[in-house]
Amino acid sequence: MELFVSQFVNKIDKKGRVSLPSIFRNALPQNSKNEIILYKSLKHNSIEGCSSDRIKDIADRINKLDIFSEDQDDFATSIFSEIIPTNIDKEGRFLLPDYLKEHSNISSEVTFVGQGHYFQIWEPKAAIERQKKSRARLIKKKKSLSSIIFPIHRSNEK
Amino acid sequence: MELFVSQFVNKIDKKGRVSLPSIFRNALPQNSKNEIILYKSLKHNSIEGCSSDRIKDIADRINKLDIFSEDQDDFATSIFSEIIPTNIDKEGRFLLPDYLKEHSNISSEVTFVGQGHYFQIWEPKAAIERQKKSRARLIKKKKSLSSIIFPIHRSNEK
DNA sequence: AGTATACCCATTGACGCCCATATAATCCCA
DNA sequence: TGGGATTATATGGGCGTCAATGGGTATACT
Repeated sequence: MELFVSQFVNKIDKKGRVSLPSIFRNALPQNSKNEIILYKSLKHNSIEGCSSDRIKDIADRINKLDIFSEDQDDFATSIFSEIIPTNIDKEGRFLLPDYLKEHSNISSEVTFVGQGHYFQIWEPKAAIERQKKSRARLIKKKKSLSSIIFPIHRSNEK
Repeated sequence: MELFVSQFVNKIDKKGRVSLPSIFRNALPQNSKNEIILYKSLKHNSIEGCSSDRIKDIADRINKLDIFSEDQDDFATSIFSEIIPTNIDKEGRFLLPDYLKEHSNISSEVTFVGQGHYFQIWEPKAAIERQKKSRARLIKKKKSLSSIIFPIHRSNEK
């Protein structure tokens, strides 16, 4: 599957390295399997990551905003100036920069959280908290959810 | 159109493997017969499962939402991080992750319950309880539901 | 030189793949 | 139509491979 899904808890070693989960590595595009982009989440005390292809895609979308608008400026600043391209070594590990760890209160372990076209990196306890809230919100929203899950009944199954 | 129907009780072995019932395997689409998606039920202490095709459809719809919208973030978290892609081996078995077993109070046996386009995995006693209640509710509402129930018929229920 | 990062090798445990067996279902032919 | 033979399904277990992790050493940068 070409999406980032599911969750995994991995350890950070003495050198600051952490393994990107195997199925996340496989979700990266062929041409850039040894590089990911990291940046601070705009909404949470977590780190977000994705392939460089995705950044290009976001760049295109921002470009389509009015070039004189505040939004365009804000997005461009907060996203492009703060992203960190990071190499993945042969064992599938990468270095987590200190200032990103501080931003997310990460010390010795992290939880990788699949988000489809991107993923998040959380301090494990914070990840559980966030997960609980999000599940509760989902149950409340069930109605709008079902329009996503069961839109119109599909006929293309045999 | 292949559906998940009927129910089956199977054992979990020492390695945590359990056989997906044969007719459930046959209900999977040709191109993804060796993978299923598992996730916690939103309504019960049970696990639900489906084909990866079904998840791909849902993913497409989520990804069409505005990339910066709240909904996109909510759905991405609630769905992509909670689903577990699982491989089916040549004997038709898959691994049931520990935390899903805990969620459903499953220990050594499970009951597979066909639900049409998806299926559920229950702790056997809980499955029986649920079925009783569900049937009782149906009988109460029989009149209003009869037009929906009528066209469905199962041939080999025990 | 000293610090940081990449590369290489080793270890451990989990998982996938393969083979074996028992029970159940189906078939086939006298 | 009965009963043995064949096949399918559920289940058990061995073993090789791979993922996650730890650590040593070379290389690079300042």
